[in-house]
Amino acid sequence: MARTLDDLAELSGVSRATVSRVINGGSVSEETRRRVLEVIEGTNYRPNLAARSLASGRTGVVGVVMHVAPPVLFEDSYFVALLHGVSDVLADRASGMMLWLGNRSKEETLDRILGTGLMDGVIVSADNLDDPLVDGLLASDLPTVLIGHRRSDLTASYVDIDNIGAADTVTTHLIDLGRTRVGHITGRLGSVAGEDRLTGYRRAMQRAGLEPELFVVEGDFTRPTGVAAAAKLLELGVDAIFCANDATASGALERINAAGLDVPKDVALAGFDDLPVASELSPPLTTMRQGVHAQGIESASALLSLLESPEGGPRRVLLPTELVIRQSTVGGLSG
Amino acid sequence: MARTLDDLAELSGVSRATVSRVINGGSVSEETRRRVLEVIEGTNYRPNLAARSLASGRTGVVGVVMHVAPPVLFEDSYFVALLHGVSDVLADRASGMMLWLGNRSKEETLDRILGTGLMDGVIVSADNLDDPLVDGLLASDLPTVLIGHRRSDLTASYVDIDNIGAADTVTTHLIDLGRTRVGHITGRLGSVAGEDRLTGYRRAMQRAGLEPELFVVEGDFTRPTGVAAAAKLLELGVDAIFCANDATASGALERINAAGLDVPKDVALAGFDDLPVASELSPPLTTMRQGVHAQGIESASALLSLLESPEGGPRRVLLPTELVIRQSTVGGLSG
DNA sequence: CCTCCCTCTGAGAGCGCTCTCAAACATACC
DNA sequence: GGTATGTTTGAGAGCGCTCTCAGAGGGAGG
Repeated sequence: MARTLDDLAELSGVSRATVSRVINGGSVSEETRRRVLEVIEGTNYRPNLAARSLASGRTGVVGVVMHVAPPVLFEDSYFVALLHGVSDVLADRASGMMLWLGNRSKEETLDRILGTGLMDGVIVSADNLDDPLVDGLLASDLPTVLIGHRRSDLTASYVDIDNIGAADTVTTHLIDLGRTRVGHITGRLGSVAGEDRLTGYRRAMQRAGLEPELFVVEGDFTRPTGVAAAAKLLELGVDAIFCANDATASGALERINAAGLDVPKDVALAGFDDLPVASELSPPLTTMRQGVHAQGIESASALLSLLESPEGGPRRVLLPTELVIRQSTVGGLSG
Repeated sequence: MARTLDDLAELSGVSRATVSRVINGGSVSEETRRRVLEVIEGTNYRPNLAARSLASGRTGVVGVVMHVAPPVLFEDSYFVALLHGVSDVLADRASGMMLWLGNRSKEETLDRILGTGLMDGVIVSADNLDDPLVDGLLASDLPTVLIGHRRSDLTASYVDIDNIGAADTVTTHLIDLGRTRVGHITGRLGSVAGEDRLTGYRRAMQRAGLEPELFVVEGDFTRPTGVAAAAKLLELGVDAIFCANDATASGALERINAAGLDVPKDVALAGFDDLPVASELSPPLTTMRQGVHAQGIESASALLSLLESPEGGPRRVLLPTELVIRQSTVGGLSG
């Protein structure tokens, strides 16, 4: 069985360089190519990635960095959806995907990632305003695509949504329903999405002439904080709650039910993400759909395109969002 | 800045071989070691994994294979929990983790995995009775640890639980409550866990003198089949349901509630896994706790130990399970 | 017929590391 | 003092691949 290029070369009576050309698409005469391909066909030759990497500097392996705390990873299928989108693209076009989770400090993770030297580029879920990992990757010479971005990431490649505008839309939807005591359970403050959605909420409240700070309770994107924050908001007597994501909203719903209140009659409830959980709640949750799977796909495509033609400059993609209205805000709807 | 071993060698006035010994723990005099370490300290040298791999055949990279359909990956935080356990161990002891999901056919995935040649070993979630991917990996010379195993995997290393016994215990718990019309929503048939839990259910029913086939409805571990299967079981007039996992149970609960029935008064409900969702349901779900995170940890440890000393023979770990009784079967409990 | 150019191919130099081998030196024993 | 034994080190041969360079061969143009 042929194990190396030299084996193949010998079997097909050409030089190693020619076999390499056949495999990597160099200029080879039609006849030679056919003969070599025939030999390759009959054997289960697989190029050695390490050797290829050492010689060419490329491996076809892409890194995916999701440096989040375990509970967040669990509560929120957001990351699974993202991962899935990314891997859909990579499965077709790259040789592999290395995953980096939040098991170690960001500094250590950064060190490992850069130290491995086995990845052609990385995709990073960049959720933090202040993030040494993202800063380190952007400062390195490793091609990087961010999912989400800070306003300071001017020269970076990224895939993102308009969090401020989307949060404004959700809040406005609640206000348009006639609610005047609209609460907001924030995402993790310090995260871009959390802060921006809060900004969007405030903008909508102010535009409507409502007090924007009265009904804001801090959360962190997890379900438990949804429960706790909802309790506080109910004490304040809100008639609507906009949660920074669906996981939080599911916690809030539980608390509202426990208080014997009706959604949406007593309290209208809206989330953000439109993950599967949103339509599974009862009543089904009004939420802002962001195509998480699409974000995964786009970010992977952006990275591959960046790797193919670095001279193209940074890739920047802003994906659309869509308000999905369900019974948690508009009770009369079916479905 | 030192980039290669030769750079370090020159800076510290020894040979490349000696620097390599210092880094990889060969025998070096105390003085030389100190001098070399000092030089390394002052530089941000990182060994090139590709080169190391080419020369030694080892990379420190481990593969994690979870070849499941996207909906399953979403519905079930099982895989996230598993992944988390695995990565906890690998983060400390290996350089990286390559993730292989179910984007392509098992045959193609197998080919990629073996072809990459960049992994020292793999951990595979082996849920299928008939699985060419698992068969292929076991037949290859790539060190492999299974999570879950078939009875035919005699010489393989694996981490697993006693599905039959655990399912028997859950079913017996329901019977002991005085229920006689105990239904079972199976997991995916064709999966080891699905089949084994069905076997355990049957065993318990038979032992209690109950008809074991009357109330069995096929599911596939996803929430939607839980809803549908529960509908059928309710028509058959069951007074208890054992679901093959928690995701299915959450679907069943929804359907039971929709029918205006009370859990546990009218129908006692039990699941399997004890994922976060189990305690979040109302009423909280009685379920069989299998330490998924622990399975991840154990499988990663087993693989690393296998890599360190292959002569030790296959590693086999059977983890304990624990029946967690909550209000979905015993209404009077608190919590 | 000679030159120029284009296409196809092979030789060979690395990529950065590990690991074997043997040399150099130090220590212990008879 | 001579031999045996042990410890520390350096030289150098690869690992399997890519890629540059130059040579061989053939066709076109003068």
